[in-house]
This record gives sequence, structure tokens and C-alpha cells, in this order.
Amino acid sequence: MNVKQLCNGCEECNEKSALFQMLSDDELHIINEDRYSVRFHEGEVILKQGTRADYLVSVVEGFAKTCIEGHHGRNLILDYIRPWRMVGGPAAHLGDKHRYSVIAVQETLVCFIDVRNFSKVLASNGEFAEKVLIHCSGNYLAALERMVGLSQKQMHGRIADALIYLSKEIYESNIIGSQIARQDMADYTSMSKDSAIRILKEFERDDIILLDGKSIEILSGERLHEISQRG
Amino acid sequence: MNVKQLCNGCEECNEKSALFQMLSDDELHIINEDRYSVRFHEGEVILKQGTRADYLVSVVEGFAKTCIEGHHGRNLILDYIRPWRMVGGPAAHLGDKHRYSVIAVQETLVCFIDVRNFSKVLASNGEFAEKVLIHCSGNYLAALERMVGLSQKQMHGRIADALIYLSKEIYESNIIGSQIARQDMADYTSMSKDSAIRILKEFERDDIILLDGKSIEILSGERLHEISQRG
DNA sequence: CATATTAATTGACTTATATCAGTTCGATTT
DNA sequence: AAATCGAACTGATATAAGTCAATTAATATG
Repeated sequence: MNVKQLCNGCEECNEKSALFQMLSDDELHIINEDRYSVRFHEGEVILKQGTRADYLVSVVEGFAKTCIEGHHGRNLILDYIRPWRMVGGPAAHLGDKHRYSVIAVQETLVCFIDVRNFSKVLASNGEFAEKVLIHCSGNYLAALERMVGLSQKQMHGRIADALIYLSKEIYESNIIGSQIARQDMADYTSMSKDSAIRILKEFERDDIILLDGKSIEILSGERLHEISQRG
Repeated sequence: MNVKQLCNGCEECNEKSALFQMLSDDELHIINEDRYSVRFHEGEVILKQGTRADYLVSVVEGFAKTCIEGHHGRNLILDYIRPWRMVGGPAAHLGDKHRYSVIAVQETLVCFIDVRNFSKVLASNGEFAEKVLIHCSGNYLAALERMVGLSQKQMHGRIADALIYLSKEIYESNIIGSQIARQDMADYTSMSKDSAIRILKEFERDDIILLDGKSIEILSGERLHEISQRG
């Protein structure tokens, strides 16, 4: 399978992906070696929890989510992934199995990067490694914050957090698109689907949001923040 | 305050702390510059959530805990820290405020390392940076696992997890010492103190553990694992 | 040693959230 | 358009977990 058939070549990736901008041509060459891209359809598994983490994945185009298969058959959605974000790194750096799955929410194009090549560059370029470390630190701190929210806030606060996250960070709009099903809202906030629906409907009655099919329009970000704060 | 008065000097630290073993004398010299140590008493705050993360902290002697001030006045204990572990890194690498506090559980000696010095070595030594990255990745994945447990397991499973963690990783013994109060068990498992007590008493009735004042002896690690698995 | 103080414990009660059993809605297929 | 299917929704009920108030045990203080 030829990469060129699927994307505009690694040059574009390297340009858009903030992390790669600081690398020399030689270093980019190392990382791009054995690199290949695959197009995934909606619902398809890009990385499966439990498989060997031999590759990092860079999302080039589309929309994906990372999620963990938890207990009692429940899933926890960790993040939604937009282009130019990398996933799978932590387990790959550890030489471990993937601890979460990555699933295409819609048609998504990704590049697989051999972790051995990535490590070569890490070891030889401390500034690059520091950048990656800063990235990892950010993920870690965000996970801690999320851990507190999930375990201490009650349903209203958690739904408010989810709406703020999706609106600000993922859709960059006060309208959250129809890719997010009610079950996804539940899996992101760690509650039952029925409860998620109930809270959303309640927010709608209170004119905080507007539900239109699966898509959600935020009418009052301010009140959402209040609810988020109150927990 | 002279470091030598408080510890046996940086040489010992550098020898015992796995991370530092790979550094050259020059690099160690950079890291040890401006390094200073302080002895903290039980209950004293070593790092306070919200303060500027200018220093990394290496625990040299004693016993500490990291915890987050959460919602409704509740705390979440993230980790217990034994000697030769570093804390405060993530926020420091990001040039951010500390997102958690570090508190001495008993008399504890720590070294403060200027993050600017640490960064110098990171940038100049890719292999060291990669080691630190691997460490950070491990913390991140552990946090994800914990997030799932806290948000999806019910009280029995969470208490079982806490007991296994404290026994295996912190006390390295089937007896968990009296430093861990019931409130700490609650703060580690994200439940009310009363509930934590109830579950512990129940485990005692079922001959899974033995309570002796504040200390807890694990009688059947096997059954704890079953309970942890069941969630 | 007596007292004061804090932590542990317990039972009764309340509240948050999940579960279940439907019904309705919307999209897709026939 | 009718039929079908899955997702969204809703009310009733069950369960998990928190809160409160009181008691006991353990520890610190004068």
C-alpha cells in the first residue's frame, strides 16, 4: 500500500504536527521509515487494547476516540482525537501492551510510526524528548484532574464537564455534532445511558442546552460552568 | 542550611536513585547545583497544590503522600511515596502550578531540585530524557487504570484495590502500618470515611483482614484479588 | 492519673444513581 | 408507505453510598 495514495506524503504531516517541526531532515527520515497510513471507517478499531504497542499512531484526518474496556462490560471514553494528535505513545514507550483502544468515530486516516524509530530519535535528540515529555506530563495532569472529577462530582457536574470539553476542545463550537451518541456521553462521564439522558433533558428544560436529534447546542456556557464548579 | 548536615550528600542520592545512575559527573553536577534538602515533620506540607512548580522533589528518607484537593472539601490521595521517588515533575516540566500537594506522612527528608537545571540535562541527554519519559508514561497509564477503578468499581472493589496497593507496593508486607488512618483509606478510594470503615469491618468479619488499631493485616490476598476483579 | 480531644465505630435515615420495562422517535429497508 | 430496527426517552423501582447522630476507643494533655 503506497502512502502517497492515501495522503499527501509525510512532508505535510511533519509540517502540521507541532512535535515534528523541531526535527532535522535526517531525524524525520528515521521516523518516516516504515511509516504507513491506513484509512479506517466509522466504528472500526484503529488500536485494540491489549495488543502489543509496537506503533505510535498519528491521526491525520477524521475523528477518533480513545477508550478503555472497564468493569461490568462498561467502557470509559478517555478522549476524542482530532487530526495532528498522536496516540498510543505511553504504552509504546514502555514496551507494553496498549491499555486503551482507539476507535474511529468517523472515516479517519492515520499513520503508524514504528516505535523503534521514534525511540532512536528520542535518544539522540534531548530537546525533542523533552518536548514529548512535556506532552506526556500534560496528559498525566489532565488525567488526574479528570480522575478527581469522575470520582467526586455528581452527575450534573460530570455532564457539564463533558459538554464543556466537547464544545471547547473538540468541536470548537457551541454545537456538539451528532457523532456523539447518548451512550458516548454516558461512557465519557461514567454513568448509565439512562442517567445521561435524564440530565441532558433536565438541562434542556432549564434552557441551558438545546437537543436536536443527537446534536447538542449549548445555550449558556456560563451556567454550565457554574454547574461544573458546583460539582 | 548545609546539605551535609541533613543527609549524606548528593553522592548517595545519585547512587540510589535509578534515574540518576545514567548521568555523567558533569550532568550530576548541573542537577545538584542549587539543590538543597529539608526535613519535614508528620503532617507538614512539602509541596502545596497551586504553588509555582519551580522545583522537583526527591524523597530521600521517610514517607509521604501526594493528594489533590477536590470538590466539596474532599481530598483524593494519589500515591504514597517511599524514598528514591521523585514528585512534582509533571507540573514542573510544563512550567505550571503544582496540581497536587505532597504531604509528609511521617518525618521525611526531601531534596529540592531546580527544574531549570533538570531541564538543561534533559535537553542535552536524550537517553536520560527518554528514561524520564518512560517514567512519566508509566505514571500516566497507572492513572488511567486508577481512573477506571475509581469510577467503575464499587466500594468493596476499591477498598480491595487500596489494600493490595498499600500491601504490595508501599509496605511490601501483608501488614499495613498504622500511618494509614481510616480517613486516608477513604481519601484513597474516594468514598466517605464511614463507608470505608464499614467495608473494612465487613472484610474483618469475613476473615479477609485483621484490624488491630489503625494497622491492617491481610489474611487472604487471594480473596482480596477476587473482590478486586469482581469490581 | 484525670481529663480533653481526636479517631473509630455503628445504626438509622436520606439521597444519588442504576436498573428495568416499557414507549416513542427516526432512520433505514422492503 | 409499511415494516423494521436501534436509539432516545420516561416512570417506577431497587440498590449503593452518603449523611447524621450517637457511642466507644484511643491518644494526648495538664
